[in-house]
Amino acid sequence: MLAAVADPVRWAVLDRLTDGTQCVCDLQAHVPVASNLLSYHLKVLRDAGLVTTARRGRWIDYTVAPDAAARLSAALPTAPLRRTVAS
Amino acid sequence: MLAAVADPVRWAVLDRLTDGTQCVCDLQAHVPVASNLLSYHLKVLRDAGLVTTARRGRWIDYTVAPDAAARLSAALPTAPLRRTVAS
DNA sequence: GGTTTGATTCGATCCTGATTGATTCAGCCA
DNA sequence: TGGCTGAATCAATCAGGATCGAATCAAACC
Repeated sequence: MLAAVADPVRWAVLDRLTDGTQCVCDLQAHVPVASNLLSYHLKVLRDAGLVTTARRGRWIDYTVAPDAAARLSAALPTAPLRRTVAS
Repeated sequence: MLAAVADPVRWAVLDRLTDGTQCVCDLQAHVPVASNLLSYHLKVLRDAGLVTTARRGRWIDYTVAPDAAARLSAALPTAPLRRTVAS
């Protein structure tokens, strides 16, 4: 899961999704990669459980998974951070 | 920096260092990789600023950098997590 | 049905980074 | 000084994942 975040493209996607739900076309406007490549990275994020999808007519909306923050923090190895976030 | 953590070997090293300062020989006893490979991963962690070193006679002690947790949290893209940890 | 648009999948290539073995460096001890 | 040990570095290999181009799928509109 950390590897899923440790990629510039996917980081940008997540950072963008942080502002709220976005359709793929919207993400494409802000993350300058080919559409099929974006689709690939979205799949990686999906497989990591960091984002969820919902089809809306012709479009597909992506949202940051509700427990993404908690799961990411749990994945970090440093104890101080774990103590800060875990609760 | 996230890429530095997103590797099983380096994750194990950081997790081990979480318990306190360790010399390389000690790490080697708990992380089953070749010594030169361990040295390589330690260099990656050093370059990422996640660990610090201190020579003690023939040995070199590794410690998690004091600001590692803060810097890692800052590197995560999800806003909720940033809010939780930042302060 | 046929076409268009949004999005994914497939196959092939390229490239970064992990791993390996051997070498080199730094400090201790006889 | 010479030999030994802990640790880092170097050059080369290899694998996994990112990237690209083309094809495919799904829904909407005509």
